[in-house]
Amino acid sequence: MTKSGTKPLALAMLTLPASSHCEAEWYVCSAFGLKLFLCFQKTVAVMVRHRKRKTNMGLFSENDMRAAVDLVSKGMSLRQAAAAKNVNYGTLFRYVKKAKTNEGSEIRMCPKYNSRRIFTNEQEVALVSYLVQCAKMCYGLDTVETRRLAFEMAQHNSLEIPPSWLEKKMADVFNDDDYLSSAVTDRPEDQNEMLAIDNSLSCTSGEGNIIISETVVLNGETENKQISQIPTQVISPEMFRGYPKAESRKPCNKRRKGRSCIPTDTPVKESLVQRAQQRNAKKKTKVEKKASKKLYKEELDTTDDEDNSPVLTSSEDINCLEEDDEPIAETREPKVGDYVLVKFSGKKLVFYVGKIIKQKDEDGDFEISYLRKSVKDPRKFMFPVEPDIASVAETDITMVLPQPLIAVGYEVGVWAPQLRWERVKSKLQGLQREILMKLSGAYETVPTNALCVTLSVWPLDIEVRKRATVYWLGKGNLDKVIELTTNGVSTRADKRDNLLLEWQADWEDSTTSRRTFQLFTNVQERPRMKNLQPFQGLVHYITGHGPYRASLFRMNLSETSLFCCGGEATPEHVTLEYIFMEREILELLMLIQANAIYYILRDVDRWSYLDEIADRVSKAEWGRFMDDLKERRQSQNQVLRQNI
DNA sequence: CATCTGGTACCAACTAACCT
DNA sequence: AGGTTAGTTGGTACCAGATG
Repeated sequence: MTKSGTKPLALAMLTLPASSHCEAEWYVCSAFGLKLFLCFQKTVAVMVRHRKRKTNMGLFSENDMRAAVDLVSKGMSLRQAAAAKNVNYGTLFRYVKKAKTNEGSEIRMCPKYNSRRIFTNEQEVALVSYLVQCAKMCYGLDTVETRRLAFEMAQHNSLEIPPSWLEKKMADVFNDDDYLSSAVTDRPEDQNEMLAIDNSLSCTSGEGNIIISETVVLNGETENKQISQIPTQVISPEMFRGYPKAESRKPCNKRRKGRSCIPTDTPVKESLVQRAQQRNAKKKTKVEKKASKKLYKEELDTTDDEDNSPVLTSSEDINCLEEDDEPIAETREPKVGDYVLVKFSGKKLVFYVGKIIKQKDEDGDFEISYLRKSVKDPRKFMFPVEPDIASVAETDITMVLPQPLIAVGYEVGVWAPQLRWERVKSKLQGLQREILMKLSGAYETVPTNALCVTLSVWPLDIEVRKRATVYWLGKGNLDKVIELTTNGVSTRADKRDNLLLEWQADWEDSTTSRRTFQLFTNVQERPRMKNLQPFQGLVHYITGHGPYRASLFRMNLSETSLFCCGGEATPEHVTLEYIFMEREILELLMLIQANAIYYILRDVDRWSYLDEIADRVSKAEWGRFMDDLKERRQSQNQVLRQNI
């Protein structure tokens, strides 16, 4: 089917070019494998587009040819007879020969191009009518569809068709450009008129029966075959195919009926009122939720990243609350105290984390206190300051989450002051150390403070004190704050700096992990170096505690501290010597040293170290050079004296 | 002998179907 | 889309015979 408004290309199935050279007009009609020469008395000005005959072939009248043959049979010469009847004498010769061969029988004396005609005139008219109608309905058929239609028409009318039609399931007749480009305007509009013309063109016999008299000559035998085209019932395309129709409309959106009706019946009215109430209740819940979210956001903006809300670190990997894929549901019945994932299927499927605070009621609804995802740390979920409580149907609970690990709760406010005692502090540090060791793959000999700095993790005792400080600041109890911090903190902004200073002081006072101290002198720097997330090897390198002989030797784990080349097997030495060639070492050394010096020169504290070293080296080297020079001169003088 | 006429063969053109 | 095939027609070359 073509788009509406396009013109079908193959509508003109009959092309009737006029010839005007004789009284009895002959027209050639070509359609569906048909080449018809039709004779009638009246000129019908039906022109085909772009069609220009090259010869007058086949345009002679049967009467003329028959008369000419008669003349020849009576003794006139071929050329004379041909000239007399205005036919080609070569053609005349063939018909004379044919007449002599089939003497006594009636033979055809006109071209027979319709030997393989498929459709009768009525069938063609029906076909054209259908095509024109389709075009008028703005569903004009394209060439391929027209060919399919012709095939279907032949099938439904049980017509004999070429095998190629059967193979391709379509007619194979639209190969002529002129034929295709002929338009509907080239045909008589009135189908009855056209049929009348067609019938008048045909050799008619009897009343309405179309007789095509044909003599077929096969292997010298003469066979007279009279094809009688009895006007049987034509199965037209609209009968087996129907006219094209627009697709049925898609069902419109689920708009509820009766929205604009005026209900007079009480039950209907009541049901509408009830529905409106439900709608309003839903709306209200939504608005409340939005307001709660807004409130929470405002609070987050005004507070530091550590507020006094309890923080839950989910052990599940739920980084994003908005999930397109529904998580796998757990079948366990949720109970009070469980953390659950609640599904909200609005325009977009959204999941919330909540804690069940009340067992389900008779409607099967749980009361849930929702948690919020931390803006600063997406791995954490918090209870908002104003509890976000709502009842949720059991079906909306997607899964029961495992109990979260409570890292630091608000209870720390009570016992945090005890962290001043070294014993309590070391217990906490020991706990943290185990975790950090497993995370980083560091050696057992690594001090905890080195690990904390290397991995940029606050020491747990300071972390706890920090949270407790936030808690008591929130409560406005400054005595507790002073008790928790060394220098005393009055605002939340001070808290972080103050505790960082404490960490820095501890770090400087510590006698262990001096190698790491050289690399990260200022602990305040380390949290800013977010891109530095070392693997195990670099942790070994930074801490100096690794599979290096120098390190192992100190722990009595190796017999020697020397590397295979004789030097001390320090991390620097081993790292550069181990796998690299000499050239690569030089390049790497240059790169590393250049980088290091670049930063040292810009460091207000450390440039003096380099200055001192460089000065000392320069002086020493100058002295050595002068000594060498003196020696060389002395030896030269000796040689000269010996020669003299 | 040149020219005309008749008959025939051959080729090009035409057409639609068929084939690739 | 373009080539091939089969059937047909138109034109012409060629040959043979007739004729002036």
